[in-house]
Amino acid sequence: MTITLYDTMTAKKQPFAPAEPGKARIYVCGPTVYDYAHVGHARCYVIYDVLARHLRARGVELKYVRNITDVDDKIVHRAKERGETPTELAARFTTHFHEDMRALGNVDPDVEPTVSGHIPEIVAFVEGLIEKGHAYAVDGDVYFHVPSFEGYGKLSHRPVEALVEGASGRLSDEETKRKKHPADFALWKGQDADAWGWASPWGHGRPGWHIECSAMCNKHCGATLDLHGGGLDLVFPHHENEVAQSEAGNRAPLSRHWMHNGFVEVDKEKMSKSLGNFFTARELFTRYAPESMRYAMMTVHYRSPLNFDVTLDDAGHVMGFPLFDESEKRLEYLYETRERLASIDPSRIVAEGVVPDGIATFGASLGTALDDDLNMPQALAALSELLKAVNELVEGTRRKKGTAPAPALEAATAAFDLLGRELGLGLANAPMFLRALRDKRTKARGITDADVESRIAARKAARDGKDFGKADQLRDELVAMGVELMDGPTGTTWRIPG
RNA sequence: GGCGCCGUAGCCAAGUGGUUAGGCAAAGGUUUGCAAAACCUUCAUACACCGGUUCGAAUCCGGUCGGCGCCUCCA
Repeated sequence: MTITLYDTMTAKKQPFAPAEPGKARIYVCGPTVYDYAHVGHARCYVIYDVLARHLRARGVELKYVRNITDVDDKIVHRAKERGETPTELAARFTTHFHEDMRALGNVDPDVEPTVSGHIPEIVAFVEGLIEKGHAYAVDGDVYFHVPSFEGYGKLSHRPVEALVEGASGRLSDEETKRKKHPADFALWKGQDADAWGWASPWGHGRPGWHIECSAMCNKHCGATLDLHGGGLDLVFPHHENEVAQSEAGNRAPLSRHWMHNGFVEVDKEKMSKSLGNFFTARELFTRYAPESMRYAMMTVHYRSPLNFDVTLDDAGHVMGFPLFDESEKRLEYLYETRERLASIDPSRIVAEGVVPDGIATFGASLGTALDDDLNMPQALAALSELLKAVNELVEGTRRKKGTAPAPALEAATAAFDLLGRELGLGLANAPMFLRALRDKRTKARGITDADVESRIAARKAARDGKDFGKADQLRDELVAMGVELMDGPTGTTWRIPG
């Protein structure tokens, strides 16, 4: 097998080739913990979770490192607004971040380094850069000198001159005076003695934005990573600056592979607070199962923008999100299928028989799709084929004298295991998942189980008495309430369609 | 201004030189006391527009129009 991934540095798909075959060390830029994780974070970390799962499924011994940026100006500002210390605020949102990631079904990274836990490493890294002539101190600040690094701009594919042009208009006079070159960026920012910070050879201060990743990559993955990832918006300046710092400091390439995921957009506009089109993951979790969001993230290729529309009522209130509605529906179909598979009458199972294509080929299709630049939409297409085939199998056992071959059922079970392992989907208990979904929908419609069940009982009495007019009238009432009835051999069950 | 991405059937979305992607919605069918679910069929000889290369282009090249992103904090 060869896993091919698009590489930002070379701007083309490349075979993923770790330095040591069979082992990989990947570093993904984590969140700055000053607020709840938003849908963009959810997308990003679901994508890297699938990458991690797939690499492991392919037998790669993986070290997955994802940092937490817990030292940052935004944290300082937000903490001040809230009357908390920056440390408290960061700790709180780190906890919330973990909760959201687990809700999404993401496996924990192997190492989750924090900036606050790596101040000595950061200071040492900056000192090294100064010694090598790539950085200079000015009045308590330290800047990286961009012209001292020849390859600057190679990751984001832009010439230094263009950056100078773009940057010069924004710099304050003070900054211009301090910096030797307009593109130079801060490695260490001096602070007043009473401000949050740490002691350093240049005085009290805090690390600059990019240096923490360079220091933490070094410590946890060595000079050269196998893959570095993050959101598209990190290409410049964050990753470009990391490349400059790390490669200048280590005299070695920072990463063998660069991966960046596309944005989440709302109504075709990049999701951002300033546009007021901002959704946190957990506010959507009140409306949808977190796994529905996970599914939604897989419906689009990871490098493309993921747009979701918001439908509003006349008063401008949010009615729903078609993408998540549809994703939840597909997930419901997945769990219903699992439940049907589990409920096949054992007397209908025969020892011999063919395994239907959709089931037999699932593993290979899934693997091929993910090998090819993590093509998750194609993986979901394979899932659709699997679910259809399983339902067909179940359908067969419900016909007169219908049977299902044991090898096909075993293959289906194995396929679901693989689905869980590779995509992290379908891992919940099916009856519990479906029950939770139904509870959520009855609540949203303002009805109770008792409302439904009393009518079902009345309908049963009417049907037993062959009073089909009355029975149909009761069903019509339920339909008006949003309830669908399913008359089965063992009685009537009900659901609320999404 | 510099760099880059995208435009695929009613909607969402893969594919990217020759062979059914997939989903949602809609319609018909199998099944059912009637339904629902499930399954089957149809919508689908779709690829923004104009040129060019080629035996062959949605796919490669050039241009036009439209949408968007990065260049400043951002996943």
